Amino acid sequence: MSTPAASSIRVTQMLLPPVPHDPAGRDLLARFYRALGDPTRLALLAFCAEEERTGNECVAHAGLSQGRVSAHLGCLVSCGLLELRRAGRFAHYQVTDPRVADLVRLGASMVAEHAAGVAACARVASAP
Amino acid sequence: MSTPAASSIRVTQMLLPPVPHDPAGRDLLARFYRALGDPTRLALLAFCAEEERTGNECVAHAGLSQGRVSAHLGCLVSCGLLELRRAGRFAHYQVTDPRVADLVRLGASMVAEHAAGVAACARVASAP
DNA sequence: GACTAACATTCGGATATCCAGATTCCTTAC
DNA sequence: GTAAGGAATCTGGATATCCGAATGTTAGTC
Repeated sequence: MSTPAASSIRVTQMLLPPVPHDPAGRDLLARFYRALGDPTRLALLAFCAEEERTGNECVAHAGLSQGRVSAHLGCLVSCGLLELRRAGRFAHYQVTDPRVADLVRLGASMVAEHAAGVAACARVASAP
Repeated sequence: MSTPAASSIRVTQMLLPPVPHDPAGRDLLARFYRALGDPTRLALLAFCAEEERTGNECVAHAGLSQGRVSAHLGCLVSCGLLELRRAGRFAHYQVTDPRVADLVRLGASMVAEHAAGVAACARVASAP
């Protein structure tokens, strides 16, 4: 009958919500979601999920200044949402982690059912 | 060979990343992720995922002012992350949608592998 | 070595979000 | 009806994030 002790540990990890109990861990997780919380970064993720893209291609697609796009891409790479491959003076970006698509799919699925609420949700302070 | 036309439509929807193509849709999705991008709201989600909680219990658990916690809870309810049940003058909050746990699980899984990068990621502008 | 191209980083200003405290609204108890 | 408690909203200030523009850095070209 194999290893019951290890089994029960695994079940506990599956059932409890994996929100960290320590403030530092929660802050880290919140920072990760904020990396997804910008429409420009979402557009870049979708663009680089289709196929590998260079920095210039991303700048042209985003329609923002080159410096801003570079910072957005750096944020996505740093958070593990985008992979960077350097070739000479070119930087190639691509989404390879399947969890990124899962995250976006889940978010889009919930937004589809609560679009009005999300649009109306003033994060904490209303318009002055 | 059943219905090839309907089949191909469904496959297309599955393969393409569900990031909306229109700016308004991307903005909505970004707003949804920002609802997850606050450590206080993550703590409240975890708290209300264990069992149903009243507003006062949430205030005591969060350790913030009552008004702020009420706004955070309102944001979570509005975005579909938390369910609200009213009973007399009490408000009962609970997480029932399994997609919330999936979202948090995915995020925590990726943060576990890129903790240093997430911590170092200055969203766009560095510290002055 | 000098020059250009592709990225990355820094600089100031505008906007969004967060916070505590005070006020207001609604429901229940007396 | 009046008072009290739970919850939602408003006010004003601090911080974080976003932006374009300018400047730095590195790799290829001549």
